[in-house]
Amino acid sequence: MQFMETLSTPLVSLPIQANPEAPTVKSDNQNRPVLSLIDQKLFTASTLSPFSSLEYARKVFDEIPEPNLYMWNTLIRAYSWSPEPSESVKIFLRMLCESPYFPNKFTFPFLIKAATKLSRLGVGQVFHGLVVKSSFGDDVFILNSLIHFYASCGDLDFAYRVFVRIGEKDVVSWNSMISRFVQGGCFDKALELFKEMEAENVKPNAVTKVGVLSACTKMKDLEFGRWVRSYIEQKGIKMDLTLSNAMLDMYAKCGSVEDAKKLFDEMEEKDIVSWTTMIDGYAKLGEYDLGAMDVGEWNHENIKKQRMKLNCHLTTSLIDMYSKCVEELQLICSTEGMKLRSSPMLLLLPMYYACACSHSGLVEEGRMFFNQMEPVYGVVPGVKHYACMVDILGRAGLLEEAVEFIEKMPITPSASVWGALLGACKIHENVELAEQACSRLLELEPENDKALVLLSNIYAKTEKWDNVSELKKRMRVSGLQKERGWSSMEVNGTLHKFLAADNSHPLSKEIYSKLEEIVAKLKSSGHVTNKSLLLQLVDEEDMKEQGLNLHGEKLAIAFGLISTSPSQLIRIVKNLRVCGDCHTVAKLISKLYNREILLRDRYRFHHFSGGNCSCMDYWCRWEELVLKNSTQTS
DNA sequence: CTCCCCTCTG
Repeated sequence: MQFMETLSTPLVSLPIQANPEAPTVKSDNQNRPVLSLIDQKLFTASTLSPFSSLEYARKVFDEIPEPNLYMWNTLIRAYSWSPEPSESVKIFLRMLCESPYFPNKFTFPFLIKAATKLSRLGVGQVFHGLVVKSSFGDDVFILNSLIHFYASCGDLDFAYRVFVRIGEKDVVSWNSMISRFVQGGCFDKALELFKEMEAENVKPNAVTKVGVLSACTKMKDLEFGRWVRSYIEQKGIKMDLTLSNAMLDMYAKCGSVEDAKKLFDEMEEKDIVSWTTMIDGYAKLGEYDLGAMDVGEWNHENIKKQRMKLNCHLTTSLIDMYSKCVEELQLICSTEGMKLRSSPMLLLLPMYYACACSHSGLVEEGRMFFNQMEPVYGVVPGVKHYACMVDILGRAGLLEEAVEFIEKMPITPSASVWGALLGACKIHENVELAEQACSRLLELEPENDKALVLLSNIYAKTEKWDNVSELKKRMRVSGLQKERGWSSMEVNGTLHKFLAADNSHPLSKEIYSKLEEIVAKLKSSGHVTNKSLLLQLVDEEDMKEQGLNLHGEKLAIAFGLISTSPSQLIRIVKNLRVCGDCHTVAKLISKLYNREILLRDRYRFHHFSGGNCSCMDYWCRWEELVLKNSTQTS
């Protein structure tokens, strides 16, 4: 690094302030302009705010004729956090040359932080030398930073040497050393240090306990971990979120998921880490099922029940978790295929992989993996794997191959296999095959109302209205009814639920006029090209006729627009899968109204922003894929 | 007026 050369030579001859109590100004200058406290605070805020760029703060700084030491420090700190910590060092050099100031006790922690991020031993050593020369060698803040720095550079010995020489170690000194030992794999030393700390009568805090627990986790020492818990309770140390999470991790990794679960249930506050830790704990036990996303512990009803006492942060975490799981899964599946053998989830992963393939249209990969399951991974495909394969083929429009595949199955096709075929028929509007699949499915599961609903949807999609009404009659007679779709939206802790074409909401009038405004706006911006979309939004007669067309999510979004401030996220939960129209409308609204919309439907998470959705429109993509496949084969 | 330490995941 170039600045190192610049740094090492002139520093030796720099006049170093010998006494920290001495004035921090090199020379007297009575005419220095005075910066108000407010100016300085504003400047600090501008360097820290995530909304303003550091470049801007830098420009402001360069306009200031004679920045004071506080301002220099602020800028050095800002760069130490930035992606370019070397700028901190450059600013520091500029300060030495241009300003009348010596570095003070605040300057060094920032500089050392920058050196830590740079992972340059030499740079930090120069600062260390400067610290000693300028008589800050006793400052516990600076020395703690140095522990962190040396450990980060991989020199635990030197970090420990710094630690030992600190005259009055504070709790941060001990914590730094303990957690650094843990991170460096010296678990025994970490625990030893903890005992030493006890002996020196330094009161451990929550951070200490996190470090100690981490050591227990890594050593798989459940005994000691349990002891730590009782110690915490005895000494009345506050169990904050991080500490609880560390404890969860300890229990889970040391093989006591029961204890983890118990603690998890007791925790008042949970975050994404808590959830991740628990899920991971279960995963390691092999109790993990990606089906479990919608049932059991984390099903929608449960979330709703818990929301009242656990606030909406939990919901956000869950949404993140869902999306994270899907993304991670796809990542693992697409890049780490061969490593699956070493995975403890061996028996389940092929299944996940197949599902991921079916949702992202990776036909070839799905086919290949399915064929490899037994010879390579030693897993005999079960009926669920066959259903997945049918799903993959069907989604891609390879209906004939899917049928052939089912006929050749060595085991009896289950309802899920026929269901997958039926689903594919809906996508590709194959009425004849759909009827066959439906009847086979009903043979196995006569009460399966979803099959009939699906079939009636296929009839509707292909405009076979006679068949639709016939089927509806049949369903009415047999008492089968489609699960009614609803969407809910939470505003200030109150849940607002919308059914299709719902006008029961107190603000119903406003909601509908907002919808009209949306339509007008979409129209005038030239975004509405799809006639059916427009129809669904405005034609009230038709709406009543079809009953279900004006979906609750459109109402929920309109309500969201009028009841939240522009900076707020619009958060919607839908019990069924969001339809293509609502999906498109949500995308357009996110762009035209410049709003972020989070929509969790039955199957996945959608984050609409700037006209796009995080799901990458995978149900629009199959159309492209089909098109591509058909042009390739023809 | 500012500064040091912490869990999960990969």
